[in-house]
Amino acid sequence: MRHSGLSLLRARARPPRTGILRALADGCSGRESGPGDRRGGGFRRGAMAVHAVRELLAGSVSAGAEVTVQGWVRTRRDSKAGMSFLHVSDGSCFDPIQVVAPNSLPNYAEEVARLSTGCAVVARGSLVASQGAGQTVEIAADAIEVVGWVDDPETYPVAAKRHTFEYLREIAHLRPRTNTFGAVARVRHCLSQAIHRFYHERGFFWVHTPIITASDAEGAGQMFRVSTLDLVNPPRTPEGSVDFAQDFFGRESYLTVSGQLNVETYCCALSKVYTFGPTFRAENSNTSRHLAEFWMIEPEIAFADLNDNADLAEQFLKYVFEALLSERADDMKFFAERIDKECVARVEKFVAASFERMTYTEAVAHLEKAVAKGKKFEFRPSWGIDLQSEHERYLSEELVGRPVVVMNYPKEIKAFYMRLNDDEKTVAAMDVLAPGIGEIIGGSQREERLEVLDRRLDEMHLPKEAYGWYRDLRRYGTVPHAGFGLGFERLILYATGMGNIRDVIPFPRTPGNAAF
RNA sequence: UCCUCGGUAGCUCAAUGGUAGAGCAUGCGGCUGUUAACCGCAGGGUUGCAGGUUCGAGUCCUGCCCGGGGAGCCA
Repeated sequence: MRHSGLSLLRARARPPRTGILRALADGCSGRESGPGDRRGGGFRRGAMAVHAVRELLAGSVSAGAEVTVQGWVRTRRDSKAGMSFLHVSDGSCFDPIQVVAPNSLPNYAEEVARLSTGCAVVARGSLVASQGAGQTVEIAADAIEVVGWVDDPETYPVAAKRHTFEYLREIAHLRPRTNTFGAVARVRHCLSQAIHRFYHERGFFWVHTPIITASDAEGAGQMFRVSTLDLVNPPRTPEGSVDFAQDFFGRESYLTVSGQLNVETYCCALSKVYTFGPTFRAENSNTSRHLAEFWMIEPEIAFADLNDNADLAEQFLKYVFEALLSERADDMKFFAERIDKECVARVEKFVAASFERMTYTEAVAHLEKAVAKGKKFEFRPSWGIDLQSEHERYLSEELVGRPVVVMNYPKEIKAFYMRLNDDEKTVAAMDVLAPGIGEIIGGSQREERLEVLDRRLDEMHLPKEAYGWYRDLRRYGTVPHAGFGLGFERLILYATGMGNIRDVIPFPRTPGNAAF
């Protein structure tokens, strides 16, 4: 291959030029000579800027301009009028650009006419108004360089047609080349950026809580052990149990199931903080809503109570969804057309409507009233037991028809760190339930009173000595504070209407599956 | 982990216990400023794996593996 991968990378790595900057660059073509110029061989991008397909389709480049695009062939159609039509995608936006390759190109018969789905190409030509329907502009090609062929088109797993998601999961390394997974990747990026922007604009600090933790009592499910001990012949204590004192960290350690306990320490110093990082649960959960490795956002605010927490959750979700609607209209249009007709309307409604808020006690009353009216649940709702999936669905989908914040749950079914309410029966916990996915956010006001926290630890038979530093926060300048956790992939499910959480993360990790 | 449905060509799916098929994809030919193009021809199979019943099993039985949906756990 004549083309060096490095020069490709360099060319692509240039920051996008917009507005005046691009005008300067276009008018001063000498500045654009990059590594591509120094390559040998016949194809020279030379003085031309490499354009993202997004820029060309958005109309930010005027017709008649000389342009170069780099990308992968989606489809090739030949016309006996003496040309081939290539749809080339570079992933910068949903749509590919049409490249019209005349048979007068020197490599037409040898190369262009043999292009198949998946081939990597660099196309140079002028941007012109399209004669055909389906696109406003296209590239009348002067040159097409084939950078990477598809070995054997018959075995290329991603045909230009519909595939099932189950099949595409088996080729996770190639599925980003499909419409759906390209769109998911861009939506995922958009939401990630919007999340950071939301918190940054409000004075929150992003805190990098640890991935590895020695706290085996974070209380959120089964954990993955982290160890460098010899699994076959581990060191033993005189009593015969595994001697973790000889392990890497000198004690048992795990992958984190939550950054919350750690981020509380920074909350009680920087006031407004959040985490955004990977989280691990070793639960044997085989559902479309669970991953063993997922990303979680956990804001934590000081001098705040549960209502402040619910306000934050509502503003937060609305902000990132507004960003999604305005920045990824192309991808959202695709999801609405092919994946879930309701998704755009649902997100728009989400942004416009206020969240319903009710207490757990009220929620149970609603459910009992529904049962009295003949609603059938597999599990009978009753005060004191946790809400089942079917109950959560009824509340958000049928009763209210939009997100619901359920607050103040019985203390028996919630974690030790949640603040005990004055009734001594409930804690200041909240779940945000969204139609279609159920619990999208779980959070609480934290117990800031040391003596109450200790009482809760005792009640739940948790060892106080394991929570030394956590208890210190309550001894030294304690303040009311609150926070919540948002499962990032569940956010994407809700926004896009995708049905399975394994399809909104690049490389899903689930029980029995860590390929790729 | 439990319940339930499924596993047949590269992909999506048909096939009463009796010669294993179609569409798409791929290759070749035709036609065309094409756009999920269209028309014709061709190649392509250890029916998830292992046993069993039967003259005969893709089909029935047993076990296992893998996948979907639902539940639990949760985000």
